[in-house]
Amino acid sequence: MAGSVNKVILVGNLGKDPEIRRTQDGRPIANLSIATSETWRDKATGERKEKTEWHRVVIFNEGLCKVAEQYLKKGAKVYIEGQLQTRKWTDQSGVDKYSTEVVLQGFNSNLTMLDGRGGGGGFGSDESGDFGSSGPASSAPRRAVAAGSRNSDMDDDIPF
Amino acid sequence: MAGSVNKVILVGNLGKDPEIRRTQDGRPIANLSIATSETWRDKATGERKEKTEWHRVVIFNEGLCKVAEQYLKKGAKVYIEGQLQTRKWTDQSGVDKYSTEVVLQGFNSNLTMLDGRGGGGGFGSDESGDFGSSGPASSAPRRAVAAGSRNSDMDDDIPF
Amino acid sequence: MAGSVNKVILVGNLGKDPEIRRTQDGRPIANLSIATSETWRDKATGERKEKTEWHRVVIFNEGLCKVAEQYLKKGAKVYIEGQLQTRKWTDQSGVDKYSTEVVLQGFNSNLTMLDGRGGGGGFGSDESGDFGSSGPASSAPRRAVAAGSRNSDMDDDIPF
Amino acid sequence: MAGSVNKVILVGNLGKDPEIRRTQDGRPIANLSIATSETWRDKATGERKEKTEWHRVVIFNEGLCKVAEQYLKKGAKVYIEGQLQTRKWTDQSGVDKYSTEVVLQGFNSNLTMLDGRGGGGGFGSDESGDFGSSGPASSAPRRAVAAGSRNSDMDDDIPF
DNA sequence: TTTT
DNA sequence: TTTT
Repeated sequence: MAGSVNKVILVGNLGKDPEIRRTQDGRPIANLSIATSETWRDKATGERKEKTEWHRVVIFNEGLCKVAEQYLKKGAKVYIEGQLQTRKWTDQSGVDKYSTEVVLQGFNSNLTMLDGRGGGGGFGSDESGDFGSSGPASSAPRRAVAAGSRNSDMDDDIPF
Repeated sequence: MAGSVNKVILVGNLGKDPEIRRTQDGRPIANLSIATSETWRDKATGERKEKTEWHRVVIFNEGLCKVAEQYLKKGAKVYIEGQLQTRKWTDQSGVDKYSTEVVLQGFNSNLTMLDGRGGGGGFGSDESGDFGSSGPASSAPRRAVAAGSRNSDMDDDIPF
Repeated sequence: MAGSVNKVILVGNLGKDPEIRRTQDGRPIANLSIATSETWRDKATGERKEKTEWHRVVIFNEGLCKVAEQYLKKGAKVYIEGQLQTRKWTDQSGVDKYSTEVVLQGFNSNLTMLDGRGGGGGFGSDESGDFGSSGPASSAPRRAVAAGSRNSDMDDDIPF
Repeated sequence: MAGSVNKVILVGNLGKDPEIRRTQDGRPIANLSIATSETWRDKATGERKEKTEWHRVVIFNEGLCKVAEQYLKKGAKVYIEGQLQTRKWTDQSGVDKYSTEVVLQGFNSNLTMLDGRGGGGGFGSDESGDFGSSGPASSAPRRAVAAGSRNSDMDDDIPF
């Protein structure tokens, strides 16, 4: 189809440690359970309510899998950008099941740690293999963007 | 949970006309089936591939329901902004089922028609009841944002 | 114009405390300076580089202004959703100047605190006046979404 | 800084044909002027108002430059995803100027044509050089995503 | 300078 | 079920 967009943006916390599996040909796949929640005050009763939504996130990107494996833990807060995908499967009793997941794969995916701990950075989808080998294993990787070359006269002082 | 975000952005086409239902107390609910797709060339075989993803969109916002009912048709291209929600239900045979939907409800929802046809505009989530009464039924509504008051010295000829 | 979208999403830190001004008719306006940055490793030299981008954020929404005033401090990490606006003004010497800002106003704006401190929550653009009066001044407000009514059989256990 | 996000999403129309320049080392840079607008009804007077915002978009990504050059024309409707960047420069009379632009560069950039004309597709930021050579110059390119390998049991007839 |  |  011409001109479509399929994008999910989540900021939430991991409900448990990432689960890393491998395909038969050795590529890693990471599964995350991410919670988002909203609270509101019930207009009628005035009582505070909260609703938590759980999102199944699947990472196919190899670089982002490494990040997940090495730096993410239960409770970590992350920014996630991926795509919606619904997958059909059949359970043991032959019943069709559907699972909708947020998939990080290819370009336009993003995984950014929002906790201070570990000096966490951001990881774009083009960084497979960029970290891990590029420094001490214990230091958190940083976003590696092919940045522009026109910032020579930019400085970091707040200009307003 | 403090500080979470749950956002879905879709640009796609309706697979069929919107379906409008009503709750027992008379509030409208619109269901849309929206297709997004991506095409790519298989690196090995060189052949063109396409994968279509179908999204179930549920509109609780009354104003957006009216827009869907009056202006959207099968094939229409729309921009949608909503939230991911997974709903659990039980089928006739007592089996648990889950359905993940993109829900437009409350603030931070958006539905914008991207086809020229009908003079389509954009509709934010605060416009319940704003259109329909504001003009001929046959004219397309427009986005009605509570606009700011500091544009007095703005003119539209920005020099680039 | 039919069918346009103008959206900015930022996750970054405040470079200084929010600045609150008031219009002649008493409405608050909050200005934030938000930094985003990216780091990368220079492909040629291998050295680590960092570039910080500063964003001027202007909040017209009264509720979000209160949040900014009461809960945000220099260094706070926030999620911001607003619109791009370029404003023209004339300096003392009569020279035309342009300032591009991220404006939070009306629907589809969002300000969410991402620091744990204060029990920070999320604040949508429809919450003007919703907090402050709704509880102890010292407790952090929470997102107040007009939530749906179909979650009766949802529970908070991770369902996968 | 750990964990920041800088994202702009626009849907709008080109005010004029793209302008393509080249750097000294031959890399293309495309400049687009994109209009977004919103219309609303003035609450006091009841009259219809419209405000147009113009966005300067700069494309450094070589593949997206080609798309802009070959397929985009004045009036075309596009979906754009990029980053906010403010650039400082000095005019002829030595006055400091700032220009804020939406930059498409590196991963997490996107340019998708939303007009039917030309068979327009979507182009992610990892497609430099992917099209043009892959077919007749007159045929519109398609999105080329490094797609996953787990769709074997996916079929397209999701039941809703 | 677009679009409706 | 859409769209190209």
